[in-house]
Amino acid sequence: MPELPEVETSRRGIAPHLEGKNVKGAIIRQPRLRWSIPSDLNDIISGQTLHRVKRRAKYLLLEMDSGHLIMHLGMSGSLRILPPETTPGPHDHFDLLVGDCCLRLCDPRRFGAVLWSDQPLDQHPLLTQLGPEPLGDTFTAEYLFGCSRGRRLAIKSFIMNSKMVVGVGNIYASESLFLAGIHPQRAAQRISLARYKKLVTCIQDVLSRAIQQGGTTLRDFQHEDGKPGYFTQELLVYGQEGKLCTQCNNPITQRRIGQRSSFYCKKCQR
DNA sequence: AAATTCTCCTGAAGGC
DNA sequence: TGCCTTCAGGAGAATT
Repeated sequence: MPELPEVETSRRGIAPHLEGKNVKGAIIRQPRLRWSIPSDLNDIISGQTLHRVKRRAKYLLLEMDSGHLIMHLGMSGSLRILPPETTPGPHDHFDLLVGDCCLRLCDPRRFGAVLWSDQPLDQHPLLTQLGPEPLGDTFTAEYLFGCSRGRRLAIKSFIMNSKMVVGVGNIYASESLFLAGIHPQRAAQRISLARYKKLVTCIQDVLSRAIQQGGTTLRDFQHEDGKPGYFTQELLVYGQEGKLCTQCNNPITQRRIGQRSSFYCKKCQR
């Protein structure tokens, strides 16, 4: 389930293979992802130079001469760098041919996206509503505390809302709240500024460490070279129901919050 | 305005 | 062995 660390890991992995290279074309095997891949994409991008591989939230942005290719990994997407002649598997829906290599998108559940934008990115409807980057300067406790006034929803749902802060998905939301000692069901407006300071630090800490470990591999995620991420072994609560809390030895609880399965320690998190 | 529910999709896992 | 049901989830859209 790609969250910010997995997308950033993918970005860092693919960028050296793509930046400054000539775009040879695109192969669409299955256009029906979350939105349809534009059928004229090959004509648009062939011959352009791919200048830079950027990231905003969980979107990968491949900057070319006349616009950007926007890619999203959904929940089961992964990218590989392969020789162009490599035989595609059943879920290899899209190839971008760049220089001498092939950027291949595999996405079994097809919640991902491949789109083209020739407008300035800050005007793109998918990007305009996004909150601050969690590892950027504008993501502060004061900001989050301010947003939370009058909001009664669970803090876990609150920090997973991309209008508040981007890139915090189901795994890292549970992990951050555990590290901060905050119960995931607690109403966002009933958390003090001091506790938001702790939370912001914990979100940044867990995301940074996950990037260092190359992300979390649970099922589908893999690096551009096919290797897994190693943060999986550092997960303290996510998927750990029944196991003992590393802080107090009480069993980890699992329950659904806002349609998402959530993991926490009843004793450590209030 | 805020909060909740629905929707897309496939594979894994559990029940009988 | 096999068929059925349930669950997993990113996030925009629709609904309450």
